[in-house]
Amino acid sequence: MTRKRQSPAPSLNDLGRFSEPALYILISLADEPKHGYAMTRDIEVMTGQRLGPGTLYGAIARLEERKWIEPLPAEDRRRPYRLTGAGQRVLEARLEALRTVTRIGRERLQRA
Amino acid sequence: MTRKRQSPAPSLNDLGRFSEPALYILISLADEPKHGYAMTRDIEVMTGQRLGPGTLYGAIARLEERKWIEPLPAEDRRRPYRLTGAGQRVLEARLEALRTVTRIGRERLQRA
DNA sequence: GACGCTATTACGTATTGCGTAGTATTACGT
DNA sequence: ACGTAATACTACGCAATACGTAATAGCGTC
Repeated sequence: MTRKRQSPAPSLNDLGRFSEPALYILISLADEPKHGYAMTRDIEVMTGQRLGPGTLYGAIARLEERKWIEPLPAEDRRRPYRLTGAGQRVLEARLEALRTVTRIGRERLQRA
Repeated sequence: MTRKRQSPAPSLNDLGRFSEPALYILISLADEPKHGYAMTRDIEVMTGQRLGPGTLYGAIARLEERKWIEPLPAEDRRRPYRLTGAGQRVLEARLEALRTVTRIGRERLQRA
């Protein structure tokens, strides 16, 4: 199961446990579909850190379960994925939320 | 023990598993010291979500172990904490890294 | 004096992160 | 031709985190 909320659970607002590797993957797929290994390299140039296979494919599997990404027909041994509409909306919401909190963080650090 | 790295472990660059609750707590302490419950309310107005006690005090304990926050003398039953110098630098680095990836994410979404 | 808010501790389970090992194909140099 | 490195994943397993629930306790209030 993905997650269960007995209370409201406004679907799109229920970003659940939004992990960093998952964020990187969604950003990596934001411009065009990529397969796992291509995401790794993309994320490495973006963030400077290379995700190990356990982290990467684990996060990919969870994102697929949540229908935020979906697989495309495999090419040779590559398994490409693309963002779904829901995934795009979730990513937008997440980026916006992060923008807000990071702005507050910077403001507070400057003031202090 | 906090964490062990057999390899480099560049201390400040070793942000390790940098979780969201931890980020919120550091931001919450960025302007002035607060005790746990005050952080909860602060984070709630910032992010719209209320951290449960397990999440909150668990994350606080880990941040203290890592010396990114430190306790102040308790007032009645409140246990206030403040950011350490290391915590401040870690938060700055984190905010900067987040700014970069979120900017890339927004650019890619717009282009697509 | 029951109720709600403040504050925190204690526990246990569910999720995630992440390193290692293993498999297999392709590419490149010498 | 052979070894080596890079490409792409799968499979496991342990460590670290998230997070819900329950319990405790003071303080104000109606």
